Amino acid sequence: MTRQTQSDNRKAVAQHFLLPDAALTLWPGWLNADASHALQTRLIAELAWRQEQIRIYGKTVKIPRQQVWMGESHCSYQYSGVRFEPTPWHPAVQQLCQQVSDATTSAFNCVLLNLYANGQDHMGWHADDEPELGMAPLIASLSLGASRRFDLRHRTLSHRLQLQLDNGSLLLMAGACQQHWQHSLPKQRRVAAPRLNLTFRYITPVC
DNA sequence: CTGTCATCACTGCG
DNA sequence: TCGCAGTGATGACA
Repeated sequence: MTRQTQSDNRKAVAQHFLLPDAALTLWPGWLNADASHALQTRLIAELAWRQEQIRIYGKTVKIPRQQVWMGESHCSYQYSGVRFEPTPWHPAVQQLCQQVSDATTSAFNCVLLNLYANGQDHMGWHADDEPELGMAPLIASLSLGASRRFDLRHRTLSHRLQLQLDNGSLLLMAGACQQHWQHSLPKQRRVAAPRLNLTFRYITPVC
């Protein structure tokens, strides 16, 4: 795996989706299959995965996936009323962050890693619209492992889009995507293998 | 301080 | 197997 190889792949297979209020770019083979699987195995083994608990409709439940929040120390992250401080960079993830930044010519300084152990794990409709991400955040989503569906819907228009996020694919969400669109990772009971997703973000350091 | 608004995942259908 | 409706306490914000 070299950066030149990644660059070649990126130019060869980029798919662009120009939507109302959003621009998506998908590189299905941004990382090759072997590198993706090796990275997934290593990160599953070496990171301190947590299944967070949140309160919803009066009940405390575990979220249906495992997470690690990682990045620069000023990047705190809030989810359903709970604030999380980032763990320091894992070397492999920090290197990946640099490669994603190079490939997209954009700065990223933190990443939410979500581990979906099988098709029962999922994430409901939401947008990455936390105020600390800014007005039109650029979010880069790298998928490792099992292919999963990724659904998008416009908040007010009746537009919907369904993507397949395969092993090694990189999805860039730009423009006002987080403001006007929601996305979800639906349950797929027939999926048996794990999927690891890394969503790189940029949080402006506060003075 | 007070009211309004968005939010999350699970259960029970059809 | 899939997707939808219905379920509320909490925090953000004006």
